[in-house]
Amino acid sequence: MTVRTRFAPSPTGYLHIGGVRTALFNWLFARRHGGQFILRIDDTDQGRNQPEALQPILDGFRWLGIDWDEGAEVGGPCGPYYQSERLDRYQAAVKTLLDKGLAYHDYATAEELKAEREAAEKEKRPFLYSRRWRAETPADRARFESEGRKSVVRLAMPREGACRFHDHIRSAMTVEWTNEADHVIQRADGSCLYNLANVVDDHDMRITHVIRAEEHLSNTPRQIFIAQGLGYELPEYAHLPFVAEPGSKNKLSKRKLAQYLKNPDFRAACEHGQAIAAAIGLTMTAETFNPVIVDFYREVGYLPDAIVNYLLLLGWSLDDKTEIFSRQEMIAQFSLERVNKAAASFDVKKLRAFQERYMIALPVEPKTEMVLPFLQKAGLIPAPTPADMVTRVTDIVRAAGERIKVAGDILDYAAFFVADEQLVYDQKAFNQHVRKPEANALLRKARERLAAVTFEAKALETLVQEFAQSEGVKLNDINQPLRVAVTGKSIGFSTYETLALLGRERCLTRIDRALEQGGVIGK
RNA sequence: GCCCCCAUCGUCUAGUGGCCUAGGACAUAGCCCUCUCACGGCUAAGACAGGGGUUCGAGUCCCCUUGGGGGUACCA
Repeated sequence: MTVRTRFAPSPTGYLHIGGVRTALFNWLFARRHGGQFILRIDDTDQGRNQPEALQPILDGFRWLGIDWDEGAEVGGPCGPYYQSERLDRYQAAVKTLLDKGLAYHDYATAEELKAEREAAEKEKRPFLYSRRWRAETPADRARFESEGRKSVVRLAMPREGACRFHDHIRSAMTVEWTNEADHVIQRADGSCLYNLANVVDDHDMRITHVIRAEEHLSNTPRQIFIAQGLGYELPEYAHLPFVAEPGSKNKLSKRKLAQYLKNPDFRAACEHGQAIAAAIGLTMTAETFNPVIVDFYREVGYLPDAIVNYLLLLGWSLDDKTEIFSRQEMIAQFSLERVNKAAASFDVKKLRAFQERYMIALPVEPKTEMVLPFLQKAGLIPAPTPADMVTRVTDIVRAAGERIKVAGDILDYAAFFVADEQLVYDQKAFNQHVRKPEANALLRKARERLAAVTFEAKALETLVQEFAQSEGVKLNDINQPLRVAVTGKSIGFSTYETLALLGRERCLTRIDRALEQGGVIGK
């Protein structure tokens, strides 16, 4: 039997990092067993969903390299793959359940139900609906309806016995339930609810392994009841632990952003991304642009492989040492048995550590490709970019080396692309390394020497070293004034490479401007 | 309230009764490297929630307590 798994996102407009982890595990399991991964769209809740909200989600999956064999946009033999188009299937299933006496029309009002629930709570016993407004016969229905009541369809859950099922992640045990409530499967208006739709869809799409978040663990008994009532063969179940929020065990939720922002690491990551977004003209609020949402990483210039690798290890491990996995390796090694049972909290810093490792391993050419759009969007280079300018960017990327952690970090080197008169100086750095009398004097002298030398890193290094020696100062004493004068900042890669990349003319112009204190002083 | 799940360093985890004076990674601190920043190297600090069993022996099995989480919707 071919393994078939699925992920069913709701079109909410953005792809959540916890959802991606669930999708990834489904995808990995299908790929591991040579099966199919299906992307079904969970748009039953009409009021909340908008069609245009689906695109960012599909784009997110494609960017991450999580591809689907059937489903949204690609179609397939088990469609339709949009739940909104499957109403007739659900209604047919409800009718079957009704005919078999496994479900019933119920005429209770919300108030009546509430009263029963509260009474049960008061007596500290489990709430079970009395079924007082259950319609047993057509005559009952007519009577209730004459009272002006509306009916929903409820599951007639057994009041005795227990539901047992096996869960791949809790492999040592079978989970067991008794006294399940009579959940509604169809509303008065004929629309159907999640539990019913889900079971029908999974069956129609021949899903063999239901791998989903743990919040669905308690839905499983009633879903099994529905499936059995409909004569379906049961799938295998695997309930994944939650991805918890930073620094806690609570389920990660995009609605609790303000709270995550209190976490210093999360906040720092968010601000770093916001700064890049602002520089490339993205107007984003923290609500829709933050490290819980996949789009954030794409816009800021993360590598999909780094994110996927991090997510793989969030709740799964191979052994006590292997951390880096190529797609091929993770597909070859993945197993549900090695999924952890406890919730794992999302740690932006660790994700970033993976990003750094992947970025370090990335050769200069693809890194340059990644970085180009950021310079273009920031208006620092034209788009399309002429070949000689691309070469220049490549040189800078090479010189910056491991300092570029995400593609957007190229904007730290904006000084290489702005006109001399537009160079902005960091105030603190300027005061310390240019304005201070001894630094200023040294910079003046160095400027004279620079006028004569070949602008090539090696030659510049020799020159500066000799100069420092003859002046009896440390290398730092001269390198920092030079760096600040030509880039505006006290941090950056090798001064010699910086000077060489900028060229004699621009360096001398910038140094002169700095000495005249004619630059634009920033904060 | 009721039902269910879970529990090893701050975080992600290894550990399937003796290889554990509990290993790795991220983060943290110190030192080294060094023109700044980053990278890298070395070192340090840091955990079996508590209590009972079972066993010659328990992080590992059982029970209880505590703690955390989820569900309890005409949401998904």
